Amino acid sequence: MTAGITVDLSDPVPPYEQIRRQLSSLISVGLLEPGSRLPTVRSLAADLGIAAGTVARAYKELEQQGLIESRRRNGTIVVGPPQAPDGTVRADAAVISAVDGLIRTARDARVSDETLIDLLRGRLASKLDS
Amino acid sequence: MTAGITVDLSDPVPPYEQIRRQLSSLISVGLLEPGSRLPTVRSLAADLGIAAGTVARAYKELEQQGLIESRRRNGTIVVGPPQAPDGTVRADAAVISAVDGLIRTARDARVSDETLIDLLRGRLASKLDS
DNA sequence: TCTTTTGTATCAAACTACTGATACAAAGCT
DNA sequence: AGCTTTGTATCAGTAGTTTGATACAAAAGA
Repeated sequence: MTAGITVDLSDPVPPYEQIRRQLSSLISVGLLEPGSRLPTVRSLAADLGIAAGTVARAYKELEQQGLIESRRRNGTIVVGPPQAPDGTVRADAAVISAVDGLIRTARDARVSDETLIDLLRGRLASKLDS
Repeated sequence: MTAGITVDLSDPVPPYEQIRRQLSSLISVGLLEPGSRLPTVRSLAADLGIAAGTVARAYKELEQQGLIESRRRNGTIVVGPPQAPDGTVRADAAVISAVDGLIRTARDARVSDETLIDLLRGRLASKLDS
């Protein structure tokens, strides 16, 4: 499954950006812990059925973002989430279970996945303040 | 403000898709009620500083999606949320409150908005089955 | 009927992105 | 040292998107 990364070629969002986003969220949320090794650009590209350069671009941007780090022969490892300055432990188990609960609720209500994402985006935009 | 629509040219997501998403979420969430008139393609394009054809494409896709409808001279109006087939009244109250709860949880955990969307997208993709 | 407004369609040019291939650079392993 | 793995870089070809312009179609209003 290569960490559950997926790419939708019919999505207007370019593949390298889809990969970058998914890895970014996995790291930020703690599902990929610091020290974890990411799949090699070639193997991930092969699994996804895309070109290696596309995966390489996603990795490059993630490295510039400070989320991952490239040792040459050692592959690419997770450095850590951008936040989590001290002992906050990035305790996002609650967030993950809330997301899963939302997915269940949405599917019970026959709300499509895309609509659900749009809905979340809309609610976020209307709550700029805390 | 033209309904608060914004476009970020530095975003890898193409502008027509940014517009489509924002309008889709505004409609799905009820902030644009059925019957509302959208700005004309020319005026919205002018306000955003982009070409009319780009806005037209967003409108076209929204119409194919069933969210809006084009009267020729009357402009473009909101038809309604995609679901709500019969009397279900688009009963997404549960979904909306679940979304709001998720947002609260995420912000308590200091998870950024973009990360939250990425996380939801990742969890949806990894749950193709029910 | 004529004019105006609005959505739709088309076109070529420019730009970006993805691909597939190839080559190179770094670093661990034998 | 030599080999292998891995990330990085480059290239030409293809495809998708935006732009700016233009033209057309439909429909309301004078």
